Amino acid sequence: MAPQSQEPTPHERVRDIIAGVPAGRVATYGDVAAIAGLRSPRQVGWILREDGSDLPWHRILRADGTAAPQLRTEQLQLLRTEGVLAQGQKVSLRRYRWDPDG
DNA sequence: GGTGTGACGTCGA
DNA sequence: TTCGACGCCACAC
Repeated sequence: MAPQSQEPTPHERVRDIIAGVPAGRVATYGDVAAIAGLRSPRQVGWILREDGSDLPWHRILRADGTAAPQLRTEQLQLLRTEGVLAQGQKVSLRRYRWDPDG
């Protein structure tokens, strides 16, 4: 048996994880998916698209530091206000990547 | 019920 | 380094 009522759904975990990313830091879809227990990072994108309006979605980037074309402009603009500067259309994950362990 | 789509990741050339 | 193709899972129609 699996008493799901004792555990948050992956959907809620994703929201909680993203909400826990501090300003000035960024995370990747793959990281969020792994922490949330999801098997596919696409689910993170899907959740954000449907229910991410009240989350710091701009702190979530692809594995290479880029964002989706239709969001890239606003994404980088919001990050810039938090002190995250991008080189062209790519953010230096090595510099801004959020480490949940530290 | 099956099909198409998507805010992704990884591998090979 | 860049590009294309495939895999992956949940949701809308």
